[in-house]
Amino acid sequence: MRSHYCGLIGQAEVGQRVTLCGWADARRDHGGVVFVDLRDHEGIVQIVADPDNDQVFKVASKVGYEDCLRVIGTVRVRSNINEKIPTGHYEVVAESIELLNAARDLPFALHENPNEEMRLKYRYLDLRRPEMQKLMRTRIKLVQALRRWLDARGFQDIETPILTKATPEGARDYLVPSRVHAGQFYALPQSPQLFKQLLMIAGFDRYYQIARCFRDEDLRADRQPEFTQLDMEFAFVEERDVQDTVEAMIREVFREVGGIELADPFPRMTWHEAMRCYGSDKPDLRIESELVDVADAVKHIEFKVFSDPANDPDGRVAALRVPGGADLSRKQLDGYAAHAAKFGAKGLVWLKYGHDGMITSSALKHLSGDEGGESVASRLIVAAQMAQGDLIFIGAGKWTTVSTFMGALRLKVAQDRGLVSQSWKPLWVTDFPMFEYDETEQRYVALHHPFTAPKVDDAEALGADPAHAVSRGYDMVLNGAEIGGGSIRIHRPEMQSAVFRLLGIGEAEARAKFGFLLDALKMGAPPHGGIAFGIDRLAMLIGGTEAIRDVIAFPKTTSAQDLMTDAPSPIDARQLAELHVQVMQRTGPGG
RNA sequence: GGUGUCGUGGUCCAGUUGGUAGGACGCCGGUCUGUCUAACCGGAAGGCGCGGGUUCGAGUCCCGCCGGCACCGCCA
Repeated sequence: MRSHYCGLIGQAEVGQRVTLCGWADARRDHGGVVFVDLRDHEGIVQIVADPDNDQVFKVASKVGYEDCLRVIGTVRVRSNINEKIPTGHYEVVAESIELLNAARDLPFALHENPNEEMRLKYRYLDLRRPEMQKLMRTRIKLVQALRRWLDARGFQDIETPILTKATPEGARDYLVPSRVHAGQFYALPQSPQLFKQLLMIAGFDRYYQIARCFRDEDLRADRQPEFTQLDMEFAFVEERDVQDTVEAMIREVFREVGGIELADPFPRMTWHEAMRCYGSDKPDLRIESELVDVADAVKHIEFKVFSDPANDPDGRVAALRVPGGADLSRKQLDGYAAHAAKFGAKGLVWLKYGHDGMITSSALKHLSGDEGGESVASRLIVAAQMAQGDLIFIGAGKWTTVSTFMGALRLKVAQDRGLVSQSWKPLWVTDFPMFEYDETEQRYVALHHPFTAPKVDDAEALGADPAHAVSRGYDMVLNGAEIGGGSIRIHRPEMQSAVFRLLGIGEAEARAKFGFLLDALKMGAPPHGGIAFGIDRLAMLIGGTEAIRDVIAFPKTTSAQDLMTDAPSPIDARQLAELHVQVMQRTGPGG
């Protein structure tokens, strides 16, 4: 049906008769001569219809945007070159133009920049756009490169069930009712976590899978209800075995797919260090600034907002320096306070060190008091290493809260003031806390997941001080995004039971939900560990886009709907009955 | 669950202190042998997401709902 691709016409084809298929990207009709830009997935080439050929000329004059065409013609060098396209030196003189299928009543033209709603509803048109073709191809290349790397090293690609068992911990499950077992449900996997551990126990040694995962939680710019992980697991390994291997993989794949050079080796930092310096467990190291502890400067002042946390072992008083920030307006400062508030700040103090040496602050009267001949404000200026013209934000309160909102502020300020460098900054974050206390549930929850091994080997020691237990988990972070996370797993049944107990999962529940794992751990389970990478996020980073939707062919909206197919949708009564499912009446307006 | 923001011809947007809708692109018709999302001339096309309310009068103000997007909660 065709001999060449439009976008690949070049010197080699000059003088040749070619047959091209594609879509009409544009028509330029001069009355006497007609140009049609024919586009396929490789690019665009110009078709010329001369009036000498009556048949061709007639068809060409009527070509519309996005008509699907087959063109036969001869390639020649153009008299006036178009530098904007790779094929700009050549054109195809048509001897036949066949309208394979007309395009009518398009909801939008491809170059029109329609809004997201339109793009999602007519995704097949949106995907025709070269930008989308390019992003999707980046993703394809990424997956190919990863597979090639893994296959060459003996990793074994094994599929795991999509219809599986609901888990009590973690995200909300997507459920699938069982027809055969009335009232019972499968769950779609949040990740193949337990299966890959069982594969290690089964002796497969090194496993990987490009696995679809499902989590029924609210969406974000970088989160979809179904997403793809490169899931990996290794037997007989410790942290560095896993980390060094996948670090080399990521470095090579980024070079190959994106032409991106990543540091060798990646810098490493503990979770605590990351929180202290950057207020985040996934610090963006493209931004130079760090949080500075200034508790020492305010320990003895009367201003309790500062002095109380400064003297509390679980408290923190931290400053963020904004170079040249003295020019920030009152309105901008209020904006930053509001931003910090979203992340839990009860208030945000600012202090300006003017170009003229004048100190102004939102809490000046509390900070101007002398102590040993030196004002608190000047001590803050020294502590935060301020220069004239700088500003600092100061946050005070609980250590984790302060770190978090000051970290959020650091990102926001850097983005607003153009302080995010054009660079690639990977790192490992290690030594995560094992547990986190959930106030609403009044119990500990696993920070990573319940199968992550603690650093201590002894279950009793773990139980003695769970709040300070450190895990053998690790995250790979790139430019402020968590691209991969994993851990060394628990491989001894006593430890696994102890962790379940600490999480408030009783003996009976552990048996019912994870009995198969506990049994397997008793049958010679090898030490093992692994990691999973977010394929979508990797594709976003390499592709240079902010929205996960841009790297998924058919994504869902923030309310988890598919605007093209209109899923989810009601199910008829017969189908429901077969599944033993009854739909509850919606309450409230519109119900 | 919450906050913010947007919703106006097919598409993207503008619509001042409330006075009865406007532009660009596209579309339709016409002119034109070298353009680059050709150019030029002419034309058609919406009652402003939906439902209430205030008002003599509502894209413009108020209330509720729906939808897109971003964020908080949530995402082991």
